[in-house]
Amino acid sequence: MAVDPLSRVFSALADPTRRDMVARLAAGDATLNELAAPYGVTVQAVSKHLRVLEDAGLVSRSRDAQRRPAHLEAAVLDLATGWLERYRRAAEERYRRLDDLLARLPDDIDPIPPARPEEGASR
Amino acid sequence: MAVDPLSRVFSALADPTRRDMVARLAAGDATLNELAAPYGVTVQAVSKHLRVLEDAGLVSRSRDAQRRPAHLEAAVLDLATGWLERYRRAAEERYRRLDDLLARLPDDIDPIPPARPEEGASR
DNA sequence: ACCGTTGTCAACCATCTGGTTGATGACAGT
DNA sequence: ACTGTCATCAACCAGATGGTTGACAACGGT
Repeated sequence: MAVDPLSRVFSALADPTRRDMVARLAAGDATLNELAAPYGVTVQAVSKHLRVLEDAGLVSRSRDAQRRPAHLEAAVLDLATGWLERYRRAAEERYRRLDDLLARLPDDIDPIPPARPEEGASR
Repeated sequence: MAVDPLSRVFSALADPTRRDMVARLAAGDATLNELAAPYGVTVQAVSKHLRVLEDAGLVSRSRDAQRRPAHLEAAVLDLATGWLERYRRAAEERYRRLDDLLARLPDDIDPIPPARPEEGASR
């Protein structure tokens, strides 16, 4: 184990059941049994899902007698959003600056080898 | 098989190697061998990663003789960002509206039972 | 016509994952 | 002191995942 935080977050959100749980927690805290109700699986399975979300830092759990209400920690969502935004913006920027199009110059304009100018081997 | 698009995207991004590839593709298209260079794995393994990204719609590949340059499709990143933003905002909104804090009213102000008003026992 | 480069396909392997059943712990009520 | 509810732990299982090796197809250059 000891996986990086970002992987844990993305991995946690890669499951539709887990995403659905997050969606419901966004509307308010909920206990395990409340969360488990809608899905056709055992409460144990949902407990595992909850554990995954917890390990990813997406939910925290408090104590109320034998109940352990789950609470969405929205801050971690920003971690993922931050990553996504960064590269979305980079790609967009690259597109805007037309590097892309320059690399695909129609060859009938100029006989200059349009393929890699000097992309040696490293980088 | 036949997994929903959002799961595929998050799942694809759950691997650090794959995220790194996305990061590099954000800077410009690259071939399989170029992508494989930095990692201590075989080219076949990277090919599989690329396939996963492709299936998630995150990259497209064109044809240039025997080369198949990979190109980042930033639009799909928006799919993920959109989902994240939605629930981050929902949670934030809930927090801002103080529903949260109301639910945790200090008991020394009011003896009204702060716990679930009518959550019987049924269900 | 050959060779080297680029990439894919297939089989195999170890581990992770999402689910199950069954047993058990920790409480609140009565 | 019981009983019922909420939740966790443990063992197990089938299928997905990330990696390997080995063979092979497709193409450009000489």
